[in-house]
Amino acid sequence: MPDPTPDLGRFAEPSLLIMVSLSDGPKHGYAIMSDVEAESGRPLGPGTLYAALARLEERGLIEALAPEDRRRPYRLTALGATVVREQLRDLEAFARLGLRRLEVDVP
Amino acid sequence: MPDPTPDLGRFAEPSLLIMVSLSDGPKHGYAIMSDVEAESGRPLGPGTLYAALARLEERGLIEALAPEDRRRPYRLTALGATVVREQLRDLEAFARLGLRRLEVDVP
DNA sequence: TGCACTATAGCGGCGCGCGATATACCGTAA
DNA sequence: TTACGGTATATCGCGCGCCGCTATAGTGCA
Repeated sequence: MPDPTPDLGRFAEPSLLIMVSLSDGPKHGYAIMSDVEAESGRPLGPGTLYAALARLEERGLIEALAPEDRRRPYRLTALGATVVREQLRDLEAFARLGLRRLEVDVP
Repeated sequence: MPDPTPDLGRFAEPSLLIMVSLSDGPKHGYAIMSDVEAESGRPLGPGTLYAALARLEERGLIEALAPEDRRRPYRLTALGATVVREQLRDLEAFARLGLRRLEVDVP
């Protein structure tokens, strides 16, 4: 037992966190960082963030908009929105299932 | 855009899938494989599974029971149960948030 | 000057995904 | 009975994607 208080903090993938953040409307990288940290509690380093953004764009799930100032905003593509919706539905169903199972043993 | 139908199938971590499967009651590795595949749709190779089991045990989230036959059953520890519950709560809240956000744009 | 924004670059390493392997058990056909 | 093939069950090993961290750099505002 190397770590008595195991991290395990990743309840969801950074990519999903990012896409959910973008569900709100277009945002630039730095704003996503703050947003994600605000809603999920866990900060997301720049390395993780921008790398994930690049991957998501490459896969056609998000797209870059015209840079304003020094900000490079992104928004969800139609495909991206569909994918997020599906993922979230599955995720919610999964979470419910798990919670139901737990309640059986722990009344 | 290298892949028009991106994989992205991982809506949740294998470790969490496993722990939720164990929320049902103790199971041995092979049974977890089937269970996870049944509820999440995605099959989980033996490599992924047993490696994850080892990590989870090492972190005190699950524990091995006395082997019956050739089966090596595991069950959630108290810590594990607590962690899963927290994770699932967060996950559900997060999924809801995301879905709410999506509904705003797509009426 | 210095602190808040904003983005890029590099690197080490964990954990995932996949496939190959071993072995014990069970049912069935020869 | 023997032989055989399929199911159940677990282990090993490898490549690599992605994460997490840190350092760097430029702009603008107090």
